[in-house]
Amino acid sequence: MKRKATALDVAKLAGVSRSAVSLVLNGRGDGNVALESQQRIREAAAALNYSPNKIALSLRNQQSRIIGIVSDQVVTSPFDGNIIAGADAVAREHGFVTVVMDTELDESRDESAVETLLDRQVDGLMYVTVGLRPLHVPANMARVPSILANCFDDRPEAGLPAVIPDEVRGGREAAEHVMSLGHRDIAFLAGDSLTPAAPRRIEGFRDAFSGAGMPVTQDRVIQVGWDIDAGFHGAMKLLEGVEPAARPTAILCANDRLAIGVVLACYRLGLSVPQDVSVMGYDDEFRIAKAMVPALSTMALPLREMGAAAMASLLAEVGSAPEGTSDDGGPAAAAVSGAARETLVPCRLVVRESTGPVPAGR
Amino acid sequence: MKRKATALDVAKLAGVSRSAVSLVLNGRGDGNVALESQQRIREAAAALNYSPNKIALSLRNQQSRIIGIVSDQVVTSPFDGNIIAGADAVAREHGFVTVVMDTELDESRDESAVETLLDRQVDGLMYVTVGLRPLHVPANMARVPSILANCFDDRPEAGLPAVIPDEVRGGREAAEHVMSLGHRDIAFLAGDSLTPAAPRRIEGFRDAFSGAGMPVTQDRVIQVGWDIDAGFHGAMKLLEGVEPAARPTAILCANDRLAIGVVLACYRLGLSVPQDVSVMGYDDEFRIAKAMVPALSTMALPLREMGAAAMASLLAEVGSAPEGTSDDGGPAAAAVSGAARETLVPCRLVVRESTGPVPAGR
DNA sequence: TTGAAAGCGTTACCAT
DNA sequence: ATGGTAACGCTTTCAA
Repeated sequence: MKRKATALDVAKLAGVSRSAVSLVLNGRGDGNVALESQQRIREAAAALNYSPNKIALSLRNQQSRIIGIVSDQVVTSPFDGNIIAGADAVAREHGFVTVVMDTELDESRDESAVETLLDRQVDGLMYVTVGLRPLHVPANMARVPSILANCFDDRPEAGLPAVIPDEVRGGREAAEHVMSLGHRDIAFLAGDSLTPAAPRRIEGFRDAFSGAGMPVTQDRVIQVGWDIDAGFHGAMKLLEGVEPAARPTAILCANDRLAIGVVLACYRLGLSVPQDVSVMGYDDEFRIAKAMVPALSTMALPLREMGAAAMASLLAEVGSAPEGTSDDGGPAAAAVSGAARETLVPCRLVVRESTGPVPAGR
Repeated sequence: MKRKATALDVAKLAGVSRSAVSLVLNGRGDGNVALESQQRIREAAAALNYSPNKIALSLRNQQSRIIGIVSDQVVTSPFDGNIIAGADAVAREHGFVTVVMDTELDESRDESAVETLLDRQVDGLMYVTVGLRPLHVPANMARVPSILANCFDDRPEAGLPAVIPDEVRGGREAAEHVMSLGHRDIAFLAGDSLTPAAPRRIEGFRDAFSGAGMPVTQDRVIQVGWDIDAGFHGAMKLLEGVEPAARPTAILCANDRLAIGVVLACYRLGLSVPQDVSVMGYDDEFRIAKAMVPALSTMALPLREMGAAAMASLLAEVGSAPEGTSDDGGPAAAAVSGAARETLVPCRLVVRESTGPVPAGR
């Protein structure tokens, strides 16, 4: 296979001009080019395995049908990759391709990543983060239609639309789930406040209590961090050496890794899950939550949906939906708050085996 | 900020011709352009915030200083993202940028992903996979310098260079680590044979036994899968209801998730780790191995190094190292087997708290 | 030392 | 209906 055929090659082979080739191959042949020529052109193109040079196209048309995705660390960290998967799927449906650049959490690379993408004439830009977080959007992002997924810019002037999970609702529904199983003494192991996710989930947790007309047990909410060991030690503090009647009967965790630590602690103390204490995760992490022993009840983050909703909305702004299906504006359940242009996507309760009825007598 | 400045804008502002601008800005000004003009050109460029249009450059030069990375699922899965991080770091050092496309494990998208990248004039291509695996390289990859990271093509005709971890050595050194702690009855929970990683690690495990002049205890090697529950049930089979003297004193796992399951089982059975049984993982998974309770001894996969070595080697083939540091051929420890052009990168033993001396009397 | 012109591969306009 | 030509932004060669 040698150098690729150009439109000129096709034109020569078909015995016509370059313009004719262009017209025909772009569907604007009828009424402009003789039917017989059209036929010859198509044959020639097929014979030469011709496809237009995308670089030349971009230069000419000032657009590329490429959406650039810049991520803080979703490529290189284990988390949230499905946002990109969801975004990519929608882009492909509409005849766009996505191209990803990861800054590995180095904000000084933000601008240059965006610049590189812009240099390549991307038609739109999406910024994706691991974990919900506030962000200072790179200034040059404003040069093309752009959107934020799993992050938001709280400076009023930088009003980029954002698609984020409904964390407070997630926290509330998690609490409501164990409440519906009869639990009243519920603890919440809540990550830290470095990400807004934890405070929002705590807020939902509190909402559930007020909603149930129950007092919010202040000291049952502890912020310990996000990893297995944090969950372990947090649970130990809650359970070790305390008499059964004073133990929380359910422990909600701000992610699945904490839940692993909690289960570890329970087993170490000879406690059964969920017979003695119910444990709930958050995130529904791939091959973690489902594979745990016992399989973790959890609040699934709507990663794919977020990516898909963000891309659908971005593409609508980019305009031109020539190749894809009609876009009717994303998931029906999503709510948009007018001013800030934030789309909240609901989390999904997943009930497995780590939560059960409250122990008798509690 | 309106439309970007072009070379013509700079030329006009400096009162010279486009060619002069090009010459000066590409360092070929001396001896061709009057010093005074050079100065004016540089000032004009700075004033207009000029940078050459990359698309036009690519079209003109038939190259882009972009390396395309196609991944089977490293973006969208939680694993092995550091291969890309390592590759990207090296590329950036040399003035290249990387652009990633993930096929989400859909092999029918391989060709078109490569095609898209090729259309964009990438100067080189890297195929990266999650977990060591054989692969049928997309045919069109051969059109530019290419390399495989964490995968290999075993068809003799498709001789692309590959950078992979030295799994058999990893398996051997893992076994040797616990042997050095006095363990003799060692079990190996070994994933499955869907990936060549497990068989190779098993081979290394066996090598360690022959090396120590010990009989290979056949029934101590069990292939159970890769997830927490598999580790849990595997360990249960090994430990539950068997008298202490008949228990393996160390359990090696083919990944860290299995090790979590094993520890879970130990705790459930009232066994301590590492006092009663030593447990070892594999992979050194980010925020898993280190965060476990106890922190997992493990065999770290050299992900970053693999990505870096692969990129260094690819860039050497692409040629032209104008902007970066000199490349001296990757990690010193890597071994290249001439014919197949496979580079084996050694894993790294990480000793933490889950392995300890063999219990007294065993 | 400088500038004009060709060419990279397209598409779109405008005479023919 | 057709094909020539300009334009996208750049680099490079060649003549002045």
